[in-house]
Amino acid sequence: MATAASNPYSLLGSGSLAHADGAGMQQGSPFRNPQKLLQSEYLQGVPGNGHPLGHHWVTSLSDGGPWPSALAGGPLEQPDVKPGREDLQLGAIIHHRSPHVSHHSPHANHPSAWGASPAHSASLAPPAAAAGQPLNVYSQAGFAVGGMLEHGGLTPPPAAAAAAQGLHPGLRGEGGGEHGELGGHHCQDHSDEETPTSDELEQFAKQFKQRRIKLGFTQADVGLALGTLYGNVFSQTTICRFEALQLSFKNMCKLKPLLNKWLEEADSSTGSPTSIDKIAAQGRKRKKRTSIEVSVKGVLETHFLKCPKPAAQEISSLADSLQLEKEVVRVWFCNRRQKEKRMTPPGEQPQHEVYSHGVKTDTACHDL
DNA sequence: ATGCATGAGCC
DNA sequence: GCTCATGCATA
Repeated sequence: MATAASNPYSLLGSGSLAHADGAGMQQGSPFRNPQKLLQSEYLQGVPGNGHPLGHHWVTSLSDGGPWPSALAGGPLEQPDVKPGREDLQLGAIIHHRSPHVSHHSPHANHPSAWGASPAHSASLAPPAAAAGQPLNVYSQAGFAVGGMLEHGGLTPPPAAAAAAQGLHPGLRGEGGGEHGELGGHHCQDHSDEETPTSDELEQFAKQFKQRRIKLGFTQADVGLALGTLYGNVFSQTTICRFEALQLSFKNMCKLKPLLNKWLEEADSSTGSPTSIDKIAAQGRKRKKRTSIEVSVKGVLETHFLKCPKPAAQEISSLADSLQLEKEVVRVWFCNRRQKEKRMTPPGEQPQHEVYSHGVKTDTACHDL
């Protein structure tokens, strides 16, 4: 925390443009072969001889896409099969769909079976989330919420009314039935407990997003409202990821009740103008975001495929050859792994054709 | 919407 | 140092 750049970056993100939602509906992800595309894209970006040099800022090339979905290798054997929280959180919940799956394994392999189980077998649902941690003990020490207004933070913007009416149904298609079989006659009395199934979460997330938009709230608004309602502030990012199911199962389970309550509040308080409250930003000094070139990313990606968990030494040498800080490289790998774990590629694996078995590329990285 | 970053908890 | 939850900053 010593390397803080003296950048007086103040709060700018509180603007929360109301149209952000409409613009954000472009998550249509084309079916792309991870491996193939990855290779070609990156290899093109990389200087032929493989030099990490080359300072062309082409960040807009393929920044947001090529997932290496390492699942292609089948059940990756996790080198660190520790009985920690990892397997606890998701392991037990997943695949209750395949009868062949050996779900009796104490530690499941990977939480990849995220949205791959449209089946409705809630009988399995273990108290994974319950065992994790209480839901309300999240106290962000840095957040000085101006004083949680007890009247709730629900204040629909003036545009809400208009937006609510002029909403075009189903930009992506699947969101069409908003008030249909979703929450109509569903026994949702257990909205505060009981580990939901991934399917339920998926439905809820979808429903939530639609209602939110209809009510004219942005993701950021919701995040703030949660803070005023329950003391847990969340960012636009988190709300976004929730809606996109880009969180871990456990995390989704934790957020669902909160968002559900917000939905109820927002729903009932339509027309009840309350004071809007903005939370002052925090003076948090952050390291300036490092922009990694595509070519460099390609190298990292390649290494990641070979070894998702490089040793410290390897990270060092890698960082050295790439002319990056070691910390940056380390974090990159961490984030990469994390991304691997939350599999929710938009429109993905409805019925997994399944990858070929067992060729785990390797579990042990070659030492230098 | 997402990439890089921070920090808490764990080993 | 890793995982995991989370978010600032940015494409």
